[in-house]
Formats: sequence, C-alpha cells, structure tokens
Amino acid sequence: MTHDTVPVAHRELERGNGVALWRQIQAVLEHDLRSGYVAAGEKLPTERQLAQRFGVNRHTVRQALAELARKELIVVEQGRGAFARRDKLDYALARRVRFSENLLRQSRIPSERLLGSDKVQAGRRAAEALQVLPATMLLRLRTVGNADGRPLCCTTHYFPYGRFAGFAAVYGQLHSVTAAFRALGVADYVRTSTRITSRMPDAAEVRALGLARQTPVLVVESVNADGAGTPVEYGVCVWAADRIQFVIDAA
Amino acid sequence: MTHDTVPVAHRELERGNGVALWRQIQAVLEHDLRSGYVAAGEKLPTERQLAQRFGVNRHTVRQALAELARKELIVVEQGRGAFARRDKLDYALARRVRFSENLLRQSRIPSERLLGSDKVQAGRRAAEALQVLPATMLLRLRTVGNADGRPLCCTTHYFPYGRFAGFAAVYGQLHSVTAAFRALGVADYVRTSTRITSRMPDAAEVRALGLARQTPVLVVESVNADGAGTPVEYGVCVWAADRIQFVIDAA
DNA sequence: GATAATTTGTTCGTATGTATC
DNA sequence: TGATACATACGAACAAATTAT
Repeated sequence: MTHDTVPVAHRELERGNGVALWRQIQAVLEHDLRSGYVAAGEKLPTERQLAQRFGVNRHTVRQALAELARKELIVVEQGRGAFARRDKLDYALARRVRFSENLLRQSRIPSERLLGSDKVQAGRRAAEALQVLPATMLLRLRTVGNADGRPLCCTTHYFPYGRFAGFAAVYGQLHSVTAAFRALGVADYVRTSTRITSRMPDAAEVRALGLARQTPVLVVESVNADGAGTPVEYGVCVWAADRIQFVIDAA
Repeated sequence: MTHDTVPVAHRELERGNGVALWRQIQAVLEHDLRSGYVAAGEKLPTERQLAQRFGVNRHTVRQALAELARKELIVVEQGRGAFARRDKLDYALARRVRFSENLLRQSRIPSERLLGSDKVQAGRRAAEALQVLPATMLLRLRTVGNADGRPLCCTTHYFPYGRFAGFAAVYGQLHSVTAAFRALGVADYVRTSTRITSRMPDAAEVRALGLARQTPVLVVESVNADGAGTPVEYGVCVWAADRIQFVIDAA
C-alpha cells in the first residue's frame, strides 16, 4: 500500500467520546444501507476490508455487523459475506391469485419456465382436491417462477388430463398459467383452497431456488376452480422463504 | 435376556422371496404406524433394538427407516431417535380467527399462558397496523399457545394502551384473548390483515416451542379490528412449522 | 473431483475503560 | 479510595463454509 492510500477513514471514527467504536461503525454502515448507497442484495466489503478502512480490529467490525444483522438490515452468510437485505415480496393471496399480476404490482418482472410435463395417476391428495377418483389420469407440469430473473418458486401443477391434455404445449408457448387457461377456454379461475406450511428444503430445491444456507421454504398447496366451480388445477408450490411474504387482506 | 424372550419376530420376515428385507421391515413398521399401534409423536425403538427384533443388520433397518422418513411417516433426529409423525394441525385463517375454536375443531385441547406484559412505544409497523402515531403508548403482551399441553406458538400482542390498559390483568384471569376482549367491551373482532412468512428460529424460540433441529418457524403478523373497523390488536405470532398448516378456504 | 484461497464463525487470552458499591 | 463487575477493544489461532483454480 502506497503512502497516499494510507487509511484516512480514521476520521470517520472518534475514540473515547463516549460512543463505542462498533456503534459508530454501525451508524456509518446503517446510513450507507438506508440511503441506498449500498443497493438491496449487494455484498458489503469483507470484514477484513472494513476493519482496515475503519482502522480497527475485525472483532469490532463484527460487533457492528451483528447489530445490523439483528436489525435485519443485512444477512451474513458464512464463507460468502454480508449482504444488504433484500425486501421480501408481498404476494397477495386473494380470491384470484395471479403470479404475474402479483409481481408487477410490486414492480418486479415476472417470468415462468416449464421444466417438464408428464401424465400420472392421481394420488390421494390430488384426487381429493380435483374431485376425481383416485388413479384418474392427470397432467403434471413442473414450472419455475422468477422475479427479476431470479427463481422464486417451484410449482408442481396437476390438471385433469381429459380436459387439459393440451396444457403443456400451450404453456410452453405462453409461459403463463393464466394465459394457457384462457387459451383452453377457462376465461377465469378462482382460488378455492390454500394450505400453507413450512419446512427445510431438499438439495434439489436448494439448487433450483438458489437458497442460502438455513433458509426454509414455504409450501403452498392450492386448488383453483373455473367459473362453474369445477376444480381445474391442484398445485404444490415451494417458495424461497427469504424472498416472500404472503398477504391476506380483508376485502 | 432370558430364553423365552429370544426374538421370535424373525417369522415376520421371509428371506429370498423377491421382497428385500428392508422392504418387509418397512411394511411392518408402516402398518404399526398407520394402524395407530404407534401413536403420533411416539418414539420408535432404537435402530439397534429393531435390528435385533428383526434379526437383521442395523443398516437394513436404517434403509427401512429412511423410506419411512421419505414418506413422511416418521421423522428421524440425530442423537434422539425416530418418531412417528405428528399430524399437522389445520389452522383456519378466516374472517374470524379464534385460537381455541380452531384447536377444538381439530380435537385438540387449547390453552394459553401469559409470559409477561409491559408498556412500550409503538414502533413503525405497530403504529401503522393500529393506525396510531409512532411513539403512541401500547400495551405489549407475550403469550404462549398450547395444543394438548404442548407449546404451539409464541405471540407478541400490541394493544392501544389508552383503551386496553386493563387487558393484561383480565387476560391473566381468563387466559383467552377473545374472552378478555369481550370482558373489555369488544364483543366481536375480525381479522383485517394477515402476513405470513418463514425463517429459522432463534435459540429462545427453539426452547420455548421445544423445536426439533432444523425446524423452521412460520411467522404471522396480523391485525384485528372491532365491529366499527377500528384496529384493536396487532400481533406477531411464531408457530412451530412442523406442527401447523394454515388453511384458507373460499367462503 | 481435488485443492487452495477466501471469508465468516468461534474460542482462547490480554488489556483497558466505565459504572457501581 | 479500593474492589468489583461489565463492556469494549485488540490479537492470535483455528474451524467451517464457500468459491475459484
């Protein structure tokens, strides 16, 4: 390090003025975060770099970071670094639930991708949800939903095969459940049942959703019905819990 | 071990009949679980005991247990053992959300306990939810809700202090939010907003809820309003995710 | 796939400043 | 003034996780 790059940042800190160094560091970083100088999701400098910049020990920086993490302004990941917290997306669970609309309302760019499709026999849950006999043939679709190009949820959809045999092909073109339904004559559909719980993801889900360690997933089982009240879709959707918050507002 | 208790259970298994031993063991255990011979939440014998009972190697038992875990009939916890899966409680999120009613409908015995109460200034979220100015004084209650005597959720309630200063005392007598509200003149209240997400619990929550390792919590932020539409309660409730499933049914 | 480098996490120990009795 | 407890700050070493090569 040359002479003119010798840390000048000491001046940001004042020792022995009654405010602990880590508190002062926290305040500086908090300002950077709240002002947007550090964007949401952006990586902060490493602890070593911060320690050098402020001319203090790494422990002192760590105490400041711990406080910021406690206030949920950053998330710290071992081996990776500290990241400015990304706001959770508000996902409205109302009578009509539409992926694209929900994301656009939050100024996020939605996109969907088809992972694959096949024909399967209805299991107990699917049969009950779709009000068909067990072992009825169903079309199964696996899709991924993205927000701003980042994976947000993985869904397994089930449709009565008889009525929606062409769904996969149409979906492959339109990349939207809503649009595909419309193309197949279901102008409107409403949510009739929603079940929500949470668990830890398996390895495949960690990969598919790009989850950080120790991040749980929210699991949503849902049933949608057409205008006549006939179930048209049963779905199980796995959401990255650190990126989503479900909102139920009274009408 | 005396002679007459020597394992007779070998007869449960048949070697070289085209069904792997671990499959047969799995079938036996699955029957015990499904028939209710092993109650929900009950601990299974240790792998050693099972291996002895079936006269097989411990690895063979492990393969059977792994399959049962995959089918979510048991949960295996390192260092503790394998436990018959406890059914998740269906907790209805409707216009009216009542803890006791929800549990009784599922044939569980509800109980609530007051952990403590104090007077605090409203933070940003609480003020917004209760439609009061920030720094308005609020009554804060911390409670635990149990199902069949087992902790299910920890709630932090906020009430406008002016109107509900006596809530803690009344709650301490009645052990029910609904009953306490009624005693204070709020005959009915309805849920106006619900937000659901999930995260990993902190150490205190693990202790309070008796959570197994790697079990996330569901976090529910809610607002309740009285008949006139005035917010009366803002609450943040932390639920053991392995014991609960939220259900939203169309009316 | 294996290895090395980077980064955060944890645990020692030591020293100093501050508040309290 | 002394004794004590507690928070602050620094240093070194190692563990654990991730990333790059």
